[in-house]
Amino acid sequence: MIPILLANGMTLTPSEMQQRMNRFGDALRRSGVKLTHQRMEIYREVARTGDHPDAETVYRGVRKRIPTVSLDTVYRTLWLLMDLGLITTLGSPRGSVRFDANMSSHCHYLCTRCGMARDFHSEEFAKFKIPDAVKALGSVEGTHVEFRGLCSSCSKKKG
Amino acid sequence: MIPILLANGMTLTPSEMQQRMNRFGDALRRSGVKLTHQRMEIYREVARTGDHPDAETVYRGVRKRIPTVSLDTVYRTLWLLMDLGLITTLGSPRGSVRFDANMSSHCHYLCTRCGMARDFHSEEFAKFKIPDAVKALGSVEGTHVEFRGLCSSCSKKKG
DNA sequence: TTCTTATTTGCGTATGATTCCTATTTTGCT
DNA sequence: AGCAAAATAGGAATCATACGCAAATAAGAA
Repeated sequence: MIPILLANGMTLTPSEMQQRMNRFGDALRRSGVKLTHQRMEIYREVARTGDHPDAETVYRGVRKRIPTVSLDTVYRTLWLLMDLGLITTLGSPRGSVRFDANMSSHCHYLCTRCGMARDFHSEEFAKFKIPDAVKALGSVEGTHVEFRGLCSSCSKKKG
Repeated sequence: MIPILLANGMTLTPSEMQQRMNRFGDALRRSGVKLTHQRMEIYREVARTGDHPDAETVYRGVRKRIPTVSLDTVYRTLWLLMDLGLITTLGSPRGSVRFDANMSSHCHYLCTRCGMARDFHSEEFAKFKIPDAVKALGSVEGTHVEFRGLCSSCSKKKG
């Protein structure tokens, strides 16, 4: 069992990679979408690194193995994988940047459907200390805690 | 003292609004940039609501008072206000969406200059319970904790 | 107050990210 | 192998954001 040293310093064993690929296959089969060569390589490309690539980077990686793959397919597949719960996004998905004049310590709730946002204060969170592991990486200028889900109004609409 | 009921249910008293405007004036003066009509109205527009508008929304709001304001000025001003520490962004600022295949509970460190990202695990955050106030807003499908700052490599480059 | 000059602004245009359209190709089933 | 539904490639469209420069303006000096 040879551990693979990732760019970000975490190690991913071949068996963990294998597990991810199995989870991928299961999830696609379970949801009834087709298991294409492209989808497999796109997932593999995200799953094998720990450095959180953007769509363009995934595209470049996948092109080495499937030279004719299109950027559009990469995007469509990434959102599909997200819907299936196989990957997440770093920071908020899609849409434009949003601004906040409240500079006191607080958290956000964000509806993934309508974009509704709410501030709230959490004592528990306010007390959190920044882990030393983080300080070793660089300075910390801000901490952002975000809960994502479907707001009750959107839940109703979907029924 | 008449409290203003914000769209998001939080109340902002006129005196709190006054305080924000004072902080705004002080920050601009201290940093030596000019206090223009546009900058004032743009900040006021973000400061007076709790619903985290995007640039376009701020633009529409400001246009009611300064019909000739340009969207470009809104963008330039918002980033300026951010540099001055008067506002933050919800989710990650600028750039493209980035993807993550690690679905186990973890946090992120993100360098605001080069975009370098690192995962790390925090026991403390793993134990974090979702506040009831949040559950009242809707379902929670994911929790995202992100620390932003300058990584040590970028800090060196700036000297 | 008026003058002066470095900043800012507004506009039109450019870029980067993401999505749409649709003819063609593939997958999963028989 | 053959079929129908789903998925793909590729180019064009759209959306968010940034750039360049001439005209306008804030802030300090006179």
